[in-house]
Amino acid sequence: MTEDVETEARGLLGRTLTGHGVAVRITEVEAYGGSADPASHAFTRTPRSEIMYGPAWRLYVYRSYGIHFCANVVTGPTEQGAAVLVRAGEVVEGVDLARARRGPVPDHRLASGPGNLAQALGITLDDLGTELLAEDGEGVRLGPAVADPGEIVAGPRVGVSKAADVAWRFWLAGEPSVSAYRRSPRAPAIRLVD
DNA sequence: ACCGCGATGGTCT
DNA sequence: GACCATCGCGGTA
Repeated sequence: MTEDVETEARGLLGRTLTGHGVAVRITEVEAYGGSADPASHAFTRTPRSEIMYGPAWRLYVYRSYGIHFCANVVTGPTEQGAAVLVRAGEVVEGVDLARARRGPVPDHRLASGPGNLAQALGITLDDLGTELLAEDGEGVRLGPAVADPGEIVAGPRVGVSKAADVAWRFWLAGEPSVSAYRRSPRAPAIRLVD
C-alpha cells in the first residue's frame, strides 16, 4: 500500500468539489478501505463496486435507501477498492442554485450529510465515473489540495454496522455544516464508562 | 435532547 | 427476502 485511504480522506478536507454549477468546500469525509474493509461496498467485488477497483480520482455514486445519492472519490491504487465518501461541505459558489435544489433549509445545512450534499451539487447516477481532475467542462470536478485546511477531528463512521470501532470519519473542527453523528441501528452499543 | 420510524429501490444472497 | 455508507418528521422529556 502506498498512501492509505485515511490519509487520502484527510487530504480531501478543505478542497473544493464542484457539481453542476454549485461548489462546496469539503468539511466532512469518511474513508472506506475497499477489499480489506468489511464496511466498504468494495469488500465484495460486484458489478456495482467494480468502479472502485479502477483508477483513482473518479466519482463513485450510489443510491442510498432508494432515495438519496451519495458521492465518493475513488482513491486508488487500482485493485484495492478504496474510496472516500464526501459527507458534508460549505457552499461557496452557486448558493442560489443550491437553495433551489434543496428547498427551504438554513444555508449551513445545504450540503450537510451525504444525501443532501449530492442533492445540492445535482449529482446523480449520470455522473458515475466522472474524471474529477479533468480541467474542462461542466459536471463534477475536484479542486486542488489545500495546504492547511484547519483542525481535523476523527470519529467512528456514521451508520455502518461492520467495523464500527474504527475512527475513519474525519471533519473540520467547528464547521456548522458537519452532520450530526448517528450510529447504525445495528451497531453494538458503545460503552461510555467502565 | 433523544428515540423511533416511514419513504423507497437497487443490490446481493 | 434482507439489508442498507439517509433524511426529516413526530413523539416523549
